[in-house]
Amino acid sequence: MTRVGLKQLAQHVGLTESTVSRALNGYDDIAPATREHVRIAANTLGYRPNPTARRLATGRAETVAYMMPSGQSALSTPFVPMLLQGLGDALSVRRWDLLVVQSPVGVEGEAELDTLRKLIASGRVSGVVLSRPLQDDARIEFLKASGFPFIVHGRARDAAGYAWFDIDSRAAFRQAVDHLAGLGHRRIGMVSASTDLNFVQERLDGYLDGLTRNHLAIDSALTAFADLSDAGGRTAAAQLLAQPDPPTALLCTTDLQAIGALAAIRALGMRPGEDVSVIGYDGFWMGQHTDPPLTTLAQPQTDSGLKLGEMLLAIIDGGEPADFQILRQAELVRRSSDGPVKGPTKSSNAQLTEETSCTAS
Amino acid sequence: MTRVGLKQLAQHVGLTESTVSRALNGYDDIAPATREHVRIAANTLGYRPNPTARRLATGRAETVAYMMPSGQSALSTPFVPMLLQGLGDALSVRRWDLLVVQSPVGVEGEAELDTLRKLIASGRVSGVVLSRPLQDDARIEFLKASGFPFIVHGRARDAAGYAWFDIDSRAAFRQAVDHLAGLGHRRIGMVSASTDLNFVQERLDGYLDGLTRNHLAIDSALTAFADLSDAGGRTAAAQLLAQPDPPTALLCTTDLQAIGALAAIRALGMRPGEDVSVIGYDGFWMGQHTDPPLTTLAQPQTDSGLKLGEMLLAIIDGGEPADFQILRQAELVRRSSDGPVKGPTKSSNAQLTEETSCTAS
DNA sequence: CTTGTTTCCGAAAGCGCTTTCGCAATATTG
DNA sequence: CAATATTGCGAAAGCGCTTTCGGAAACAAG
Repeated sequence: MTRVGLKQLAQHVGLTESTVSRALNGYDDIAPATREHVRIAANTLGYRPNPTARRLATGRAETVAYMMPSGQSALSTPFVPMLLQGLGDALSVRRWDLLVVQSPVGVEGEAELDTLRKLIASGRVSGVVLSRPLQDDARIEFLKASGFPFIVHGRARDAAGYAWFDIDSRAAFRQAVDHLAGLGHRRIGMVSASTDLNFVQERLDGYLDGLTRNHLAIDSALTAFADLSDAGGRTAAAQLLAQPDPPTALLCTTDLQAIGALAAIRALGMRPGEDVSVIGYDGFWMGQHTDPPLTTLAQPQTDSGLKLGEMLLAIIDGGEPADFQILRQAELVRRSSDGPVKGPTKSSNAQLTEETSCTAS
Repeated sequence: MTRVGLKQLAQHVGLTESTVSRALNGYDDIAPATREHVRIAANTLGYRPNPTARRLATGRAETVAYMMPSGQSALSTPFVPMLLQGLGDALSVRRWDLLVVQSPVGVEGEAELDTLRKLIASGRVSGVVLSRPLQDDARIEFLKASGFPFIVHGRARDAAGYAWFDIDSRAAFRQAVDHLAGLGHRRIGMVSASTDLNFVQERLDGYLDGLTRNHLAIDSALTAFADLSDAGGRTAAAQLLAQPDPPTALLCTTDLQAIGALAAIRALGMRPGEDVSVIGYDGFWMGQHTDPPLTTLAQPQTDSGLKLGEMLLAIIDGGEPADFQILRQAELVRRSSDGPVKGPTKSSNAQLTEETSCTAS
């Protein structure tokens, strides 16, 4: 029952530690016969090289770190467990470890960079996966410059020269605008958030793209900014709807916000999906149970964690980071929070845009 | 910019590596003056001992592993990120690492034990935190027997002799029954699940306790078993309500199930909270947005991850595991899915129980 | 001033592996 | 069959720290 180390294994097979080590690591200066012999003995004895010693000797950490999104936003990240699971699966085939790191609570920005810097300087990890990149993310710049292997779940504004896995939310929001325009909506609002996070900007851009593409006027009064939470969505939606010429449809950056928006609409005595359409983003399962069920731009269910892990490993193996960029498409899942615009449009402005929209391609 | 190791630090201050090492680790055979001197130099040079080397030399892993709940249930675990964050905070004060491990997908039971065994045999970690214990959890038995430091988020049926942090969900469900009985309900149903998971059994027991305590008949037809998901809650609730003498109130093991139950009730053309009361468990924020808002037994918002981490560290330091058992109380959060029983009870059986209930304490 | 005691630090031996190097024993060639 | 090339393994030096041990210098006691 005592732990069997290289030493015991070596004297069990009557060879030197060094020989056994090389046999196990597939060196070709070991006779195939002995190599096999050692391999079998190792299996029966249940030998496992001590990872710590191995790491020290090889200088390879055989460990990957996942940097947890910091701040309150962590609450709104039901995807973290799935991501971790996928990452773990990818790593486990090599028996690598998955480390979870986070910056000290409360502090963001510089602190994140600092923990990252210390992390890679410590040599504990051979690669890093980042989440929720900012538009201009210092961590990415730093990692790119350092040449340290990393991959991003999402991407920054500058998506060149590093590896990432992202969903094309810009295209998704364009599509959502198309959809709403097709339903006759002319005043489409956007519940946005701080555009520090790149995906917020992406979605906002998609919304704007969609407006232009459908020849709808861009009215800054139709975009509100709030937290990425249900409460944020609620206040933002309330604010948009309180205007003289309110939007008849609302695009929300996330399903969470959308859920808040539904509440705001109901609170105004209106029916979401009839009086005001709402579309969220994420495909959060919970949207099935809202009142009414939430129409959403659903992310593909592919296991992003697994993909991220595999790509990161490939990069650690020497792959060119820029060769690993995956962009997936989201899909509009219609439930019941969207619908045709209600009654004749009252705004002359909207009328006008409607006219011009006839020339749309 | 090159990494400063013990060597460079040593020759910078003009001392031996060994002396510097002891100075930094607070040995008392180093003159206080030099100790301080070294400490300062280390800080300005930004020296950090290589964790891998340190671990190998000391034999201490300075790492804690969190065992991810396996299987599909991982999806329904929005608490994982918060837990990880709390754990991370607890560990970071000592600069320890947080490892995330999981058994190979698909396989449960024996496989989990196996990964656990290998994990601690590998010496990579100095402690383990377990989630979602089964009623009879082989992992706990194994760890108890091995003497390896660990702590459980939740507890098994046998809660003796090891450390855990749990919510008293049995008491919570008793209280929920009291509440419903107080509202006049006599036929209270339970949406349960496989009682392999100990908390499922706890909650079921609490429900049964509540029934006896309120002198309500225990009718096995009032308990249905299904997955711990919204879909499971839905089918179970539908099944319970399809009976000749259906329950007027439903207790659900989790909020997820409760959300499904709400859907089932609406699908039957009834109004949850009026025709049938529903109470869930978790305090899941999403319950605010269901139709109607879900009454729930909310877990206290204390940061369980932090507590778990601190307790585990204390045990690793030599603390007696049995001294670290925390049981918190849940709280009934009334929203709108519960209400007084509707109209006169039709069932004679229920009438009878109502009579006897007058003698309640 | 000699003989103990402390005080403080250096030397050296690991921790459990990996990896380079060198050398004997074979196999190959002319 | 001598000379050269190849094959297969052992010896030894780390990886970057920690920790035990021993001893010189500084102190205290007689």
